Amino acid sequence: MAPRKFLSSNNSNAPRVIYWFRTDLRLHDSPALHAALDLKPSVLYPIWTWDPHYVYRARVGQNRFQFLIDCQNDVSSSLTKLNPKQKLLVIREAPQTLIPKLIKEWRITHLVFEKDTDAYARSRDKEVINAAEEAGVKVIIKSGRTLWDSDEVVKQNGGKPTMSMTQLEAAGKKVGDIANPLPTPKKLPDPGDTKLSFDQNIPVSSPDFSKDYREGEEKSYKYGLSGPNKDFGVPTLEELGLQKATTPHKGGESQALSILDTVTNDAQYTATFEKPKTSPAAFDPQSTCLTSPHLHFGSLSVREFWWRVQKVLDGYKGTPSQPPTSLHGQLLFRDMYFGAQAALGWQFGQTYDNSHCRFVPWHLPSKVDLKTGLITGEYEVDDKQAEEYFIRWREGRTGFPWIDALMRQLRQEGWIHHLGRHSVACFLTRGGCYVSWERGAEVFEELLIDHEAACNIGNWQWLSCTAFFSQFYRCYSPVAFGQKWDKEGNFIRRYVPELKDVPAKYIYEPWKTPIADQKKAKVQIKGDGSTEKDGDVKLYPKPMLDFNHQRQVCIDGMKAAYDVKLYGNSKEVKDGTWSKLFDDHGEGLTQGTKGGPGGTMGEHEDATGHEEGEPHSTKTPNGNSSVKAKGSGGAAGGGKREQGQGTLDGSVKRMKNE
DNA sequence: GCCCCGGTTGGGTCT
DNA sequence: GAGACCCAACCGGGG
Repeated sequence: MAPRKFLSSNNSNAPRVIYWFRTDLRLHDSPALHAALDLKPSVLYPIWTWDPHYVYRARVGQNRFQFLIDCQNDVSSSLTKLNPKQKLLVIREAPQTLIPKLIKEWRITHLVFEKDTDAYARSRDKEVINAAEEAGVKVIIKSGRTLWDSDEVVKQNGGKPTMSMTQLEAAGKKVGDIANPLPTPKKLPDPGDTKLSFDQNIPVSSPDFSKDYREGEEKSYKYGLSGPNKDFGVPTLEELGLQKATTPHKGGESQALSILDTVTNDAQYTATFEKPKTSPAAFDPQSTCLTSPHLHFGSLSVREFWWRVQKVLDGYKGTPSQPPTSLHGQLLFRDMYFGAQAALGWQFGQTYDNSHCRFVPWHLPSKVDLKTGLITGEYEVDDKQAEEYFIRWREGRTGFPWIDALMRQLRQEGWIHHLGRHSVACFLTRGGCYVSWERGAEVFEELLIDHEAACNIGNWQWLSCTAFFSQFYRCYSPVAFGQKWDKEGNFIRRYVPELKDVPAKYIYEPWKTPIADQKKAKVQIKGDGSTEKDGDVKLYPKPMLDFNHQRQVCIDGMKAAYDVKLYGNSKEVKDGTWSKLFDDHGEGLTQGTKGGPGGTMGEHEDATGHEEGEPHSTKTPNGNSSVKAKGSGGAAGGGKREQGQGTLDGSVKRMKNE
């Protein structure tokens, strides 16, 4: 970070400042924005760099893009309200190349932005900072995304990732008090001349991991730096070639602050909130306040949230709930995951080479680029059955209505309740399909409007019992857990409409519905869900697996994996000899040597030239192939996503032909 | 090193 | 319907 030398205000060369908006799309409580205004700039350029990484490589479905666009429009109109000459300047180019050119063109003296500890953001920002400093520009970076600066938290945790609430709370205490929110600025300086005389760097659009969500031509970089209207306007989904968003949830700081008002005006709700007691089956309205996407985009400050809740607690006469289940507890968990990610970097988002992620020989393991040590976005199909489980899980046609309703709500609305996420994540990994948590994390990354890399990765590790949590014998039932919350199955009737007239007695287990009742409900329980109708009769699939049997298979597998005590960075995981440590040599669950990182190396060597000397070179003898997940770029927010080869469709076709 | 306890959110059975 | 207890047994943290 650059030394923070402030120029004196009587300097005739008053600061010319770029304020770079990122995951801080708000004007309230923004330490970085205050730092920019404290410079008393003569001109202030509020910019957003339309980063091709976000457009093509990160997996962002149309719902999250829409939420981002909402946030950008809202912040832009707030800027205009403070100064009619101001607005958000959205510039279509990667920041690494764009910002150095802007510095020159606009004679910039200071670059100011909020710290981002995500793995990609760190590498991107390093390049930008270096280029800016080389150009003689002061770079000012302020922490503002979390309760405490995540790097400070890590430092106070002995340089280690925060892997428990105890560690986070102890480290946070040492860092100091949670900062009080800063007020929204009352005025803004003018922007300078926005003329751009340089050429636009057109990014490489391939691989395009959002391509499955596009219906029209992707035109993000087609109209030059300032967009189709030459006005630096916020892009539209049409410009991105994306399908229309289906989420009912709206982005923007105004929306976020209004939700916060509603929540904190209800002192009883705010003070006695206990997450495990909120229902995952509630909809319209849901049982929680849906601030998570606003925290992700920064349209809501987490410290504003903290202190507004504290104010309610201060005035509350009854017995308030406590962390970790209280509202404060939820915010603390977020900081815990940020503290884990800040310490571990790219490796946090994958099993391979992750010192804090337990090795389990899951099905469909990620492929690894041995040069970088990072996962590539492709995965190994070690088992055809597991691949089918995964596809049916992702598409919401497992034959378990509770799971399918949640997965369909996720796809439509971009949000499901935390406990719903627990249900589907447990089912995919340790409590059903025995598929790698990295596959599930990638699907969530695509579909969630509140996708926060640190929290998503952390929660998937939690649920799969590979980090943070280890009681794998506590397993969610795809039938009983939903029933506990919603006896009548109204949630299922809403999101799996083909079952809407099935009697409550069978709604969680429709395969038990007598034929006469199926006829009355105008649905037939048949097939695998790939066909919606048989003539005029709606179809809903039979369950794709015997849950009670699979639960035992998974628990036995987890026990074996815990017994061998391997982590992602263990020698045996990295050199592929891990399978020797399992009684069945990994033959049982993993179908032999094809599973796990060791199994991926053989395939990978072909691509990277590491032909010889690598142990455990393994081909796929029965013709299974490596595939890239649909719309996936890998890495659960972690990997570099540079390699993209086969397609899922290809693999499905191959499977059908066999 | 050992023991004990607690761990945001399990399920099933019994009283 | 709520609460106690068991199931089989994980980890980390504190004494």
